[in-house]
Amino acid sequence: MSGRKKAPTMADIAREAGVSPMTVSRAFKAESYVNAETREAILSAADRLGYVMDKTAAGLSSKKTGFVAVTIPSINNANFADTVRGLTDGLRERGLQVLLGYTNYDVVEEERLVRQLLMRRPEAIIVTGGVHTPATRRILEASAVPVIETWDLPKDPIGTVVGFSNAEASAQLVRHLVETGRNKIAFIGGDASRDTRGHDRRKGFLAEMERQGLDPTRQVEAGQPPISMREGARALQRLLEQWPDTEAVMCVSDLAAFGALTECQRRGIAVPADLAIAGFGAYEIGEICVPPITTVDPDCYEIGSLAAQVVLTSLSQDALEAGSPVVRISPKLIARASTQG
Amino acid sequence: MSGRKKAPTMADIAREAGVSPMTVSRAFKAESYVNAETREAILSAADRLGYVMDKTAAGLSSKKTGFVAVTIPSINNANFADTVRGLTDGLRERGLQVLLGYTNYDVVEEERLVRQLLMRRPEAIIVTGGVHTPATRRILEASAVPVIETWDLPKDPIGTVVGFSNAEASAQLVRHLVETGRNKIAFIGGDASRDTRGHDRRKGFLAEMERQGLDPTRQVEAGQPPISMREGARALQRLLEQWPDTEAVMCVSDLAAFGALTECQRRGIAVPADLAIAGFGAYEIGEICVPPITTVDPDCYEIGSLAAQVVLTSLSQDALEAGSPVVRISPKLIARASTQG
DNA sequence: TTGAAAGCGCTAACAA
DNA sequence: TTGTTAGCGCTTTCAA
Repeated sequence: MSGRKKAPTMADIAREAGVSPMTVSRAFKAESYVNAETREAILSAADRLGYVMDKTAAGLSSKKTGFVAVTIPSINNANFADTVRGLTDGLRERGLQVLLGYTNYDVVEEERLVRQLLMRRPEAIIVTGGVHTPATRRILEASAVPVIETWDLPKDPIGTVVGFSNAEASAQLVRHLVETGRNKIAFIGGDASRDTRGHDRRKGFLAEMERQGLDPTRQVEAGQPPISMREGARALQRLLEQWPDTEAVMCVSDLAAFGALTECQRRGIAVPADLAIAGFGAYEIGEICVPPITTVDPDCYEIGSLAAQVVLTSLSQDALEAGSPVVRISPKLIARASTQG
Repeated sequence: MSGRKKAPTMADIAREAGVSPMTVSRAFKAESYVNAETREAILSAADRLGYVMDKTAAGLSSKKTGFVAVTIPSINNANFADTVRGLTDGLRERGLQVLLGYTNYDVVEEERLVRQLLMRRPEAIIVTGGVHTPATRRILEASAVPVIETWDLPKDPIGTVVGFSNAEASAQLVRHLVETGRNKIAFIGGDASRDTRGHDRRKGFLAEMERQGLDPTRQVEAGQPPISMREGARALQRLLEQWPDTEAVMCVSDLAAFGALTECQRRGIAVPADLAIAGFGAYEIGEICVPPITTVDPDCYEIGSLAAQVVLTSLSQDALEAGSPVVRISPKLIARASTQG
């Protein structure tokens, strides 16, 4: 069983190695000037005693905690996972560590989490989305660290933004369905609020349908976001009960779209001949299932990469508040068999 | 843009409210005795100045950092997500926050991560699996905090264990396939090493096949774990090239199993009539796809819940090193249409 | 290249 | 109920 003893400190190492604590401190910083032999002696003493530096103490003193706080809605989502990978990869080279929290798609939980994370003094904080409680907003604005909002294009950003227009991406999908000959197009998504990106996709659907002179009323609300495959399947049932002549359905995510597809399989509805299906997010499942599902790829990894760059920039040049505070991504449509052929 | 000013401290609040810093400190602890009016004045002063307590300083002084470190292999996995939910829910009520890191199924990355997390002085650390680099092991053993290994039953645990036998779960699946009349059974999983839980499942397959007097050589290695749906599909191709008369295939996870299922759909192989398919993990996809896939449910949330309880116990009774250091879960077989009917 | 002194922001322990 | 003192483990700053 792991012990309950107290951890050795720099002072212990210093004593063991016969130097001052300050020299120990230097020995652990790669760039600082320490006699090679002295350093070796110190590191070996540290190893002998099982020393692990206390970064909270280091941070208190140096004002550099060496970590960046990141909040994502869910820890079970390939899209956000890719963004976090992009962040981790981008920050690692500068020695910054990512500390992760998840909000469960809940702005109140987000407020709790942001408060907690800020208390640990991250060097920057990256949040998903541009909708927060008023308190979260205030806290973030008052905080002394760079704030980056991702996955969205908030009208009134707190700090920097790395995102895309979910509404425009939806509109792209509508146009694709119209171009492939469908007019009676439906939308399946979660209830309003909560998942604001999903909400924006719905709004984008509505706006583009009207622009195309089509009827935008075929909409199903499938429950609390994030809606799952199961909810996608159930939503398709409801959709076909109410509007049996629907020609195409676009779903708030590939997961819901796949659920809808399975429902078609169970009912013997041919996709895309009887019904076209489109999703969102370029999840693996949409590529592998039969038939593969048309989707939109927002380039999630790139969002993380760019956010990491923004962090590094803000951290280096203190004064020059970098050029544009909005880094805009362009999601790409991926047309597959579920809507054509 | 968020500011670059320095954050107010307790001393600032104390001055503003006309009390001592110590009183401010007490005002923020719910249980401590502070005059109601004084507390109100302090909290309002704090609010006015946008004060956010520095928990790193608090932890340095009190030796209680208020967080628990958790490492998982992937942030895109429903199973681990459920475990983390169980942990978060169980620890929240005691005011402990979960700080998450992911290892990418890589023990070297795990070592890096564990080192980093330990430098921030968590009150406990929870890792996935029982296989680590020697250095990771040493560091964890030397650390002054409770260590919990999950999702596995390591032979030589570092601290406490909350897990199950992946091999035995596999064996269960083999028996199910034999009982439903299959003899020519194959296994699809990742290459050895890396994902040790997957490796154990493979070993369990092999052992039980031999126990049943069946030929265990039908095994496909599908690449670096975690293997995806796509790799599951490709593995099925290879399997059928080499052993076209295979009657059943069990996959290291439901995701791989679903990939295999899609390959059957593309080739016109009837499941389960021509080929039975089983997975692992009770992912949503196995329940919703057509036909639904037989699987094993390890009760991931429960693993997290129990681990949280272990943490709380270790943290309260310092001396009494709780009863058994191994909490053993029993995964349940879920038989579905992909192997029967 | 090394060391000494001071202090980061907070809380434990004691005193009033 | 409130305040004072000391110090958590490290780094900054200055001096040697």
